Amino acid sequence: MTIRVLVVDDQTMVRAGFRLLLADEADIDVVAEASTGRDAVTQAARLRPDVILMDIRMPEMDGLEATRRILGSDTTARVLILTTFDLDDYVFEALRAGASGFVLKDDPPEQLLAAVRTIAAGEALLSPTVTRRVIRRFATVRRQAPPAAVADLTPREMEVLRLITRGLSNAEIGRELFISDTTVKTHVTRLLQKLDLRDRAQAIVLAYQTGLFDEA
Amino acid sequence: MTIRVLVVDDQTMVRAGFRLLLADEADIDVVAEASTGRDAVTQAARLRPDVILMDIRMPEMDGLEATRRILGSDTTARVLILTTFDLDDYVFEALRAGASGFVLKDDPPEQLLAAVRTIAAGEALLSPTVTRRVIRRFATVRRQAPPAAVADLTPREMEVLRLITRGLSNAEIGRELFISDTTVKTHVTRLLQKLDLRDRAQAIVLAYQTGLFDEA
DNA sequence: GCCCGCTTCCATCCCCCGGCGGAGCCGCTC
DNA sequence: GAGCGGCTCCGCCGGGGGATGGAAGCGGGC
Repeated sequence: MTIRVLVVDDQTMVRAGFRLLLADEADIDVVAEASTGRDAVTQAARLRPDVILMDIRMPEMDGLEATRRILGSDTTARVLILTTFDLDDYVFEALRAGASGFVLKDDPPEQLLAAVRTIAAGEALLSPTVTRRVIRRFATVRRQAPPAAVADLTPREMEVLRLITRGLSNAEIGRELFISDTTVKTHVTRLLQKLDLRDRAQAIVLAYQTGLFDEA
Repeated sequence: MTIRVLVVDDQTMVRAGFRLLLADEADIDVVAEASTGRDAVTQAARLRPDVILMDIRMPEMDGLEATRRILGSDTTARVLILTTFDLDDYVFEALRAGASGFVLKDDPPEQLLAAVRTIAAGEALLSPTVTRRVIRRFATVRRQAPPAAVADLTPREMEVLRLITRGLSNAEIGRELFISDTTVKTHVTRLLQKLDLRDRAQAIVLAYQTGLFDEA
């Protein structure tokens, strides 16, 4: 079982370099190259590779858009982003697009080989500097401000708050919890004054900004 | 320059194992061990290690809480979570706590060594299975459904929507944009019908679930 | 020039939301 | 048993939100 790889980069020399690097590996086979995002999409559909080494900055269609299209279609391919830049925008857009890995071109070659094998196995791998960015995103963006008052909401009030953050009206919440809408209003009123908020809209904002119901 | 390591695990055998594994490495020095989270916090303050290998499940205080306390204090230490379980809750809580890495106990030993050196260098590293979880979090939780209709909101409507997602009332939005509140209502009405939503609450939910205004 | 879309404003209407006061029930603790 | 806190329900009221219809200026495109 060899890993079938498609190399996508607009620079001929870069493609040649990758091909050389991967040529020595018995379990890896470069089946084709593409020089634009558009080309990558068609090649991916035709050859159905296991792993796609994808550059980001390319003419015609960039690597992010190509990744979205490829992964949006019927495929088992996994995309490994391979770029010179580790800018935030690229990283997070790539992950949102569904890429399985993100390696920088100046990472050591072994790193690239390991990444190809890792994502071919269905796992995922990020370059250390990229990993740091991703973690910082979790550590900062998400824990804005744990609103202490949330702690002394009763279980019922928490439940109501959760449904509010789904966009439900009081009547809908009542049907959901098998209680009357007037009761829901009671809970809402109390919950708002406990959290010192004006209306349900602010409650939704608070919940999302502090990641109250992230898990669900 | 040796990397000074603190090993934290409630099982004696596990600690001994790590000590043995790290003993062979010239650039790594295990300076102490701790068997509880509470112990870890005091040892970290006293010895000021570079890297802390932290188990999660421990008596007295778990590794996540210990991590929070250590990183919350005045320290340059970096925490590498090392556990048997890669449950979602653990992973995301650990990253939020500020851990620099997450390695599983059944990962190959080289992985652990690489992780220690990587995070000592200020970078970050996650086990491939953990990386996959994190990425999926980005790929799914964040891009639930790009609401196509958002594209044909006018600039003004986008602006109003942005302020709605801050929890502002129509009157407040009007003051913010120097227009009357009746005009705001017009924009709101149109924006809601374009997005096929009932009220501003649902608009806020949509915006956050699709990450409309992530960046700001 | 004409039309269309965006933006602004107005009046009117209805309904949901949220505040306020009051009530009964349950289960817990003292 | 008395008391308390949580959950349930009711009525009343005011205000904000959202729908509808109408109007006007302004810009760009045909």
